[in-house]
Amino acid sequence: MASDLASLLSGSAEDVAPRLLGAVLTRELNGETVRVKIVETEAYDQTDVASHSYRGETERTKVMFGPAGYLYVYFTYGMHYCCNVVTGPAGHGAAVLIRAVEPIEGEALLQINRKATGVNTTNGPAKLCQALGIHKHLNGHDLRRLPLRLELGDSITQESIMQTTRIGIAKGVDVPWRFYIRGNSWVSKV
DNA sequence: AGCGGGATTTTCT
DNA sequence: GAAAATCCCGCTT
Repeated sequence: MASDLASLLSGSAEDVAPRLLGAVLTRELNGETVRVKIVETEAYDQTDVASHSYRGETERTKVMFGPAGYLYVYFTYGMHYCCNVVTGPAGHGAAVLIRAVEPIEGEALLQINRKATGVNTTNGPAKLCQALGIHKHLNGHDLRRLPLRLELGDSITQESIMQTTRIGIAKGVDVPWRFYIRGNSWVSKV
């Protein structure tokens, strides 16, 4: 059982993805502090056809091939950013996509950034990036440091972790690497 | 509640 | 030149 963040992130994306459920992201933005809890994740690995790292290291994916604990931000569909936590080991292209978070502190600022309210504020990978002000310049950011820090949260019981296939992909559709907290209303899709 | 299309640009073929 | 780890809106059941 991993007791600190570094050892938790050192495993494979498949192992790390469920362990990140319940972890807390602290974001410093516009002089305010926002805190959110991770409630939905997906694993992507270089051995997996759905992963950006599948075709090897490129300018876009080099952060995925770096050491664990850094942020991989990618731009997609001409208008959206999504963010991932890079997992170990260095030299292996793998990361965990953050698909949904639950506001803990500073929800008002999230709603202003998103121009939305309720679960619609953060129940999707591009939604939460907009709400938290995560964009290209945070690609490669060290998650041990502000303005965006990742910390361990309260542990989640094994029974409350749901595992399914991933969402929004055309290849690798049968790989069951999506994880979410059972019954949590901020999850993007049940 | 569910389906279909449009937005808009980076990345790789 | 096509596809993309998405979201939103409008239309149909």
